[in-house]
Amino acid sequence: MSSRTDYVILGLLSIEPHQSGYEMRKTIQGSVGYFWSESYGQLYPTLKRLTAEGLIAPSRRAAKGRGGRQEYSMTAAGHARLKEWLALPYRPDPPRDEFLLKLFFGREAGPGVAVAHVRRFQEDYRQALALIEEIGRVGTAKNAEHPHFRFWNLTLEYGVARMRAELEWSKHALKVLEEMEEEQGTGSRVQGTGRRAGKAGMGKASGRGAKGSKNV
Amino acid sequence: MSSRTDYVILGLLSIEPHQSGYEMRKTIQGSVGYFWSESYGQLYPTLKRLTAEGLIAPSRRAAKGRGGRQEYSMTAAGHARLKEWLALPYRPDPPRDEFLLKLFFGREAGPGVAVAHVRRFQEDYRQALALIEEIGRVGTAKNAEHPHFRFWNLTLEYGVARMRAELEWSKHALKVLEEMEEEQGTGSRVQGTGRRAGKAGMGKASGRGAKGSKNV
DNA sequence: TGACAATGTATCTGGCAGATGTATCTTGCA
DNA sequence: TGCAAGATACATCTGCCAGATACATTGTCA
Repeated sequence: MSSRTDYVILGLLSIEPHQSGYEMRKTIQGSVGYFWSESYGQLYPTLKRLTAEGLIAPSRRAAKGRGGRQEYSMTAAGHARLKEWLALPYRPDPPRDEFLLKLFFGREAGPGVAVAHVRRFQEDYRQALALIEEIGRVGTAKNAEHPHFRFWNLTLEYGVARMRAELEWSKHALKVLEEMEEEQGTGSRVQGTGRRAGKAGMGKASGRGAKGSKNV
Repeated sequence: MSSRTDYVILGLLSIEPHQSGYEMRKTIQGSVGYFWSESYGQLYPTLKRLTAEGLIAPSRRAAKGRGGRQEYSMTAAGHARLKEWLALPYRPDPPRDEFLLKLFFGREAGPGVAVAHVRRFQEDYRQALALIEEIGRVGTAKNAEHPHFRFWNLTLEYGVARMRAELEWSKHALKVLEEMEEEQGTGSRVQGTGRRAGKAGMGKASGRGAKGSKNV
């Protein structure tokens, strides 16, 4: 069973051949990165393995003189493999949301702390939303005719729709928490510290079928 | 730097003391499981380590005769640690959404395949939404007076809000994809197979700050 | 009472995230 | 033009975690 890293690589090469590992990293950052984070540590070993398996092959685009950089393209086998995987049902990944976890146990630290988290959440998502909307505008202008465009755009719209909902919710949450704060005097603040510059995005996943509904 | 597994354990014990590892697993499934999936393989070693660190301690509730089952409660140190962590800024986890990945590369397999994925997505989320709303009703009836209730309810509302938005989006996506299908004759279908019974949920995360907006 | 199933409890292992390490290119200034 | 300092391109290494698996205990039916 191949890892999903394999398919990210194949997918990227299906859109644009002759890419080096490094270029793929960059491409990922600028596109799928918003819903798929790849492990770069996994990237280079995987390129080697895929080559060994005959799914991709070293290739060279009009020699640009760049030093020891290896570029790859997809083979016919690779293309077949990608299509096969695309047609398989997707596998939901386990959810992991530290923000909600802290909110869930929030009572232990008091509403003041929760308020600070929600504010941070709100700020991050506002920025992320603005960014993704901008990417949407630029991308549409540049790629509207690209054969992949409508698929790309769909994932983008997903991100926008979801972030908008999350922002709406955060306003409500803030109201609730601020009321609680008033009710019981002021709680402590979040111990502020570097908030790794403007980051936020999306990424959905799925939970597990719960039998017991003990504890909410 | 302790793993977040530590804090899930501390958090659960802060709500309900005298739990065994097994009970925690069950509790997780029925509550935080919707946005936080724990590694059960990590659970038991962590219980031992936390005991060694003096953050939790073996405890026994009115002997229920159950065989070799160890129960734990939190120590004062553990409680302090939990509060400290709660006040720290949350760390967004990297996004990983295979559904969106398949949609992004969807062009390779044709709109028919994508349509099937979106339909599955829609079904799963409808179920998940119904389930979580039900849990909300039951939980509210049972716990409305519980001191943690309002925090729990907020995370629940988050889930509901987000799933609703995702369902809305999926209707739009379906329309777009079905149009594409008509335009260019029928694409192939998803290779159906067991869809691990009614599962779905939420889980948000964040992307990374992208400089290059190459692609899309 | 014994056999088999279901459930409770714990450990083991391969794959991955992110930190770190090294080469190569660019720029500013003498 | 030469070269030092930093930026950027590129690759690897390590500790942690998800999920599979193993083992124990309790339930149940003949």
